[in-house]
Amino acid sequence: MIRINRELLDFIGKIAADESNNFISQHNFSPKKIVIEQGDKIEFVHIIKSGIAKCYLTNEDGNIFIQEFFGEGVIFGEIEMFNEDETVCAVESMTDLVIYKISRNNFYKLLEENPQFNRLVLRALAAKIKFKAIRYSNSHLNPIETNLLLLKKQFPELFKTIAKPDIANYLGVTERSLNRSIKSLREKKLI
Amino acid sequence: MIRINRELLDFIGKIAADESNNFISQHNFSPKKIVIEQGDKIEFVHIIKSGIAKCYLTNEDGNIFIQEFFGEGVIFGEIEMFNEDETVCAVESMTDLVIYKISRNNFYKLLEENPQFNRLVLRALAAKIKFKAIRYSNSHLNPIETNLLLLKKQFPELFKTIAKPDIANYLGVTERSLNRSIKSLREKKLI
DNA sequence: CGCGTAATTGAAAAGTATCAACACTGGTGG
DNA sequence: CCACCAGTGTTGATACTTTTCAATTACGCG
Repeated sequence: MIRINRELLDFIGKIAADESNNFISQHNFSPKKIVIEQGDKIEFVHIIKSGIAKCYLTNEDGNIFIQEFFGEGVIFGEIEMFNEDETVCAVESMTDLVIYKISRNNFYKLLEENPQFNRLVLRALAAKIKFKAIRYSNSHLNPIETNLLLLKKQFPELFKTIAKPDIANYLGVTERSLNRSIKSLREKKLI
Repeated sequence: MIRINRELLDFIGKIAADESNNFISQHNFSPKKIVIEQGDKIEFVHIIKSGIAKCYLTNEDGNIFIQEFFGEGVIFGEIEMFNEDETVCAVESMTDLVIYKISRNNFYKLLEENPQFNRLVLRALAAKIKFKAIRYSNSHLNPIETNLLLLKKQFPELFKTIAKPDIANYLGVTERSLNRSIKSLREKKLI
C-alpha cells in the first residue's frame, strides 16, 4: 500500500554520494508540508530518501482523492516532466521527509547517458501503472469491507500509521462508511 | 476516452516500412477476439495500427472492470515486459484491428539504441499514468451522471461506438444505473 | 483541568444494485 | 410477407449500501 522502490533508492544514493557531480540536491520537510502543489509547473524530479508522503488530488468541491502513499525510493514529478505539463496531484509529507531533487536538465542527461537509470525509470513507471490498474479495479469490483481487509493484510500497521480521513480518502469513501466497515469487520473478528 | 498516440504510431509506421529490418510483424483481428489473455506470460509488445480494443480485468466473481479503450498508436504489454510479470488485463478487439508486434529482444534493442523510441515509450507510460490518475479520481469524486456527462463531452460518439455494457463496466456501475443516468440526463436536456 | 484535534455513532436521505420482465431491431427461414 | 429468434437495450420495484449531517465521545498535551 505504501509503495517503495529500493533499487531506485540505492542507485540514487550512490550518485548522490559521489561528490564529483552535483546532480542531486537534498531537502527536508517536517510533517504536513506541501512538497508539490496541484497545478504547479515543476522543474525538478523528486525521489524520496526517507519518510512517507501522500499524493492526492482535490476537486472543485474540495473533495480529496488519495492516489498513493509514497515510501522510500518512489519517484514523482517525472510524469509532468515528460508531458511538459502541470502537476495533476499535490504531494504532502506525512512524516519527516527527506527528498532528493534532480533538475530537468540533469534528469534528461541521466536518462540519456545512463542506461541503468533509464531502465530504472521505465520500471518505476511500469510499476505505477500496474499498481493503479489493480488498485482501481479492486476498488470498483469489491465492497468497502473487502478492500479494507485487503489493505489491512497488505499493511498490518495501517491504523497506526495512517489517519482515518486519509484511509477513507484512499478508499474513496466517507469516514462514516469506513468506520462502519471497521466495526463490522471487528464484530466478525476479521481484523 | 479512447486514447491514441499518434507520435508513437508514426514512428513505428516508419520502422515497419523499412524492410531492411524485420523488427516488427503485423497481425489482424476481427471484432471480439482476444489479443492478450489475463494471466498470460507475454513475449511481445503490441502497438495498435488501426481499430479499437478494450483492456479489462475480470475478478473471481466474473465481474469486469474496463481499464481503458485503446486506439491508434497505443502500446500495451510493455508493463509486463518491464516487470517480467504476467498480464494484469486482457485485451480484446472491439472493431477490426491491426496490431504491430515487437519481440522482447527487439523491444529492448530499440529502447537502448534508439533514443527517440526510448523517449516515446517514456512519454507513453507517463500519459497512461496521468490518464489513470485523472480518470479514477473523477470516478470516485463524482456521481455517475457527472462522469457520464464528462465522457459524452470528451467523446460525443460514445453511444454509437461503444456498447452499453462496456460503458457501464468502464464507469464501474451496473447497466441499470447507467440507463437511469442516461434517462435522467436526457430529461434534463443535457445530452 | 481544559482545550483542540481526532475518532465514533445515529438517523434520515440519497444513490446504486439486484432481479425479473418487457421492448426493439435486424436477420432467417417457412 | 410474416413469425420467430437472438442479441441488445429499457424499465419497474425493492433491497441494500453509502452519504450527509449533526451530535457525542476519546485522546494527547500544555
